Amino acid sequence: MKQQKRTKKDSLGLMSFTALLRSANIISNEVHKNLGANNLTVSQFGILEALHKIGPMYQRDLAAQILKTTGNITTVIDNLEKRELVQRIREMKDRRYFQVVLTPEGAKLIKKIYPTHVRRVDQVMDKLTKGEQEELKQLCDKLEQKESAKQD
Amino acid sequence: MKQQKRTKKDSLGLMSFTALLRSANIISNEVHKNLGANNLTVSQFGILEALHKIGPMYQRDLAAQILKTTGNITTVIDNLEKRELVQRIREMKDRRYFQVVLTPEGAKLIKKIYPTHVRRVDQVMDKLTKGEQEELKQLCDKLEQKESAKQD
DNA sequence: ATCTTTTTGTTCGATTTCAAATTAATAACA
DNA sequence: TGTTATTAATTTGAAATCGAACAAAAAGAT
Repeated sequence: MKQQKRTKKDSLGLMSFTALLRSANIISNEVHKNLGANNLTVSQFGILEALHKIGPMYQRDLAAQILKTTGNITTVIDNLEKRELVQRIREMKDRRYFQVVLTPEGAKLIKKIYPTHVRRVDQVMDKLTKGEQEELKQLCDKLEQKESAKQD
Repeated sequence: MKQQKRTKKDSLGLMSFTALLRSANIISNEVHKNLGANNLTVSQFGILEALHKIGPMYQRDLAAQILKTTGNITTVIDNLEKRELVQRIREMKDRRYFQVVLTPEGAKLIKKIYPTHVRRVDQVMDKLTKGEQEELKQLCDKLEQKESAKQD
């Protein structure tokens, strides 16, 4: 009963698109699967990472950083604040903004787990050679350009 | 007040990892952003796409296909079944399995929207040349191998 | 100054999602 | 046969997530 479909071959675009999404999904799961040990979600970790590497940020910028909606950032920050890993500080100049900063505990946590995270990432990416990693990065960066920015 | 951090430079692994996840996220949003017009979620679309291209499948295999848990598949199929786009058919040989099949309406819907989807994907991926798309696919495929398959 | 628009963050309702526990069916095997 | 283990799907409870509507603050226009 296995009906042989007239397999219209997938376009190269579709195949590369699918491969991109699949690998990103798989790699992300591999890297993040042990975040639960510290009771962190991927988004929460992303926030801590951004604050760790960039410093205090507005919620708006955090949303752009981890590619989520501002509505989502609100709840993620809420939960991090409940655990006292970050703190909101109202901006005086423009009172619409909150600066989000790491608390000492938050800083301590991310400092503790970040090196392991980086090691895991390197380990996973080492399935590719350095040259291939460089190539992959170039291609992904190029894919990010706005649609209108295409020239041919 | 922008405090200059002693920027320990990111490893190539981390940079390529970040680029991969970012671009996958952005590209996925670009491609899927108009699914709402047909009241479909990304997962629902993924199910319809798989059934369209591969034919009837067990829930277990659908989960593997769209990289979600079987628990999640249950609710996604529930919702598709409510709209009568798919149907569960109990497998006779082994009654633990359900075959999920497209209903005529489901088949009609996916046939209608799939060409547009493919066109969008090709359009988005055309930010890369054919050669680059091929290269990207190769690299992503290579990344998917199980960790144990590494030799060093 | 007052009205309008834009921007930031919050809230709300609905859905997705997961992990863990559970149920049902089958397989393995003594 | 009966017991145990495995597997497929469901349920449950919690959290993430989105889009849309909303409030507060600031900026701009006249």
